[in-house]
Amino acid sequence: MKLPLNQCRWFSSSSSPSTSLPWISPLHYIKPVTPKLNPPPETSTVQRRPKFITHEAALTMIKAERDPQRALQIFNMVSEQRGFNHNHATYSVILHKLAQSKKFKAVDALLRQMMSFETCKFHEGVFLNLMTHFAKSSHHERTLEMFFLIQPIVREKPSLKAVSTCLNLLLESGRLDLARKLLVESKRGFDLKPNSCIFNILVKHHMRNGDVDSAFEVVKEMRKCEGSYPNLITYSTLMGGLCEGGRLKDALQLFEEMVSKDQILPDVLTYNVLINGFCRAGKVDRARRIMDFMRKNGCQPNVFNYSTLMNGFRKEGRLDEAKEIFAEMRNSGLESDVVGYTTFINCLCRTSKVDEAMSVLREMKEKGCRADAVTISVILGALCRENRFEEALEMVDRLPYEGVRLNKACYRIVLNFLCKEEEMKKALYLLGLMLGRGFRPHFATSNQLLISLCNADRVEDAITALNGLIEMGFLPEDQSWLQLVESDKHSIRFIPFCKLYVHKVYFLGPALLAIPIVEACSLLVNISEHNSFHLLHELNQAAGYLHAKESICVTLNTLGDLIC
DNA sequence: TTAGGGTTAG
Repeated sequence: MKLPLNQCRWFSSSSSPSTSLPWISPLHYIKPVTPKLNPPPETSTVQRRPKFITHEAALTMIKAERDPQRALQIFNMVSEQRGFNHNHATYSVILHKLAQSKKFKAVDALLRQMMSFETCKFHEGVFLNLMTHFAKSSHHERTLEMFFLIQPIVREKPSLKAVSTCLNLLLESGRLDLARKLLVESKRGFDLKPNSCIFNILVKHHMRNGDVDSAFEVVKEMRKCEGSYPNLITYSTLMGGLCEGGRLKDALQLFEEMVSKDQILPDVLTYNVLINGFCRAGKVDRARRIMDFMRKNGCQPNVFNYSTLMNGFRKEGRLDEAKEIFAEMRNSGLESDVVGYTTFINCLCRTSKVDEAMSVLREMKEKGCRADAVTISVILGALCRENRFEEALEMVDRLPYEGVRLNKACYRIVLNFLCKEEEMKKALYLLGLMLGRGFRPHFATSNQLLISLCNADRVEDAITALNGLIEMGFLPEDQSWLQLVESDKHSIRFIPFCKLYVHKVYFLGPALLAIPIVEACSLLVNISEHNSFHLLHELNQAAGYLHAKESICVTLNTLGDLIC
């Protein structure tokens, strides 16, 4: 039952009849508040008692806070409450938030706190999470360090899951040195024996490096090691590696060995490795037969299998068959996912059936399957290949408002085409759009755009574009910069950009000669003594041509002053 | 957040 507001415990109405006395909570009689420490506000009769924030409430607040600094403030604030101690959950959520924002110093401070002061029970999950964050930020030593922190903070030895997670992250980053250290220490320090998962990570590593022999050596070791044995994942990984190296026959032989020798039954993933292997080798008919085989053996193909095969036909230019596969997938009662649709859309786009592709895109939307940046990239590329730039621009403009997340590739595909076709007006429009949304064009495209604008006598537009690009951290390459300055030789419009080039004094020459000497000198203040002499040389070289001897004399004097 | 699969562009 809801209490009327004026009777509510934590609420005191200003229209209360006893305005001279503050409202006192019954709790105050049990636990009086010292007036000196917490004086009631003189102007109000309200005395609010701060609500105790529970762990659950703290978790919600920290999770909801987008700013990591403020999240940490919340974390610290709640810990000041009498009787409150942070637990695994609250530490876990704040560490995740801080690591996600790369606030690693704050992470370190909290880890020290966990190690030195906290008595609650922590679980190793928080360290697995931190490992991932450090790996993402290329702090690989710290990934390994998180593994070694498990024992002192969790007060238990790390699990095999911790070894696997760490090993996988280190090997994916190419840090074999650290991976070795991890394996050695796991055995020596914690007496951990590798399981199938750990061996499989090693098999994958060797196969990715194309070292098939080492991968099979690992499998041999695996059979010798108690508690570990090759499983379906081992075989799939091996078959994938063999297929990638073009050894399809060996992959099939291994498949048979897996079934007969180890009596392991393949699943949809295993079959997909083979289907993809044959498709990549251009043997799409055999890939199709593998799919028939799997059906006959009681393994129904899934969307991955159909997409793989469809793409196989697409790559061979057999687009009607690719479409048949898509239809077959639907007839089997499967709903396509975004990759399946994208593969199909790509088939249509590659046969200049962009309108049909657009209608499939609409169908996706109707079915609640959201197109992603890859889907849109495919369609944008197709539209641009047909010079349908306005439609492409309209899509790029509209889709983010419809919840489709475009990436830099979507913008770059269109911008590259526009620059190539010298559609400068549209290119400028797109540049504005992408810069406004925080996407930077490709370095080469940016340079090309600026040069094309100058060539088209659109110097003002080039300056606008340059301003926008520079704000995003772009600096034109030397050749483009020279061309920009040259295109505006008798004007001073590029001078404001000269300060970006003080480290490349050669490029200041033409621009400086085109501006009043006072401005030139003010720029020179930023130039080192060594570079000043180079500049003087450049100016002397250019002087005859530009009749700027007088300017040079003044420059010399100025430089003389600067050098002294 | 312990190991294996499919889509674009460059």
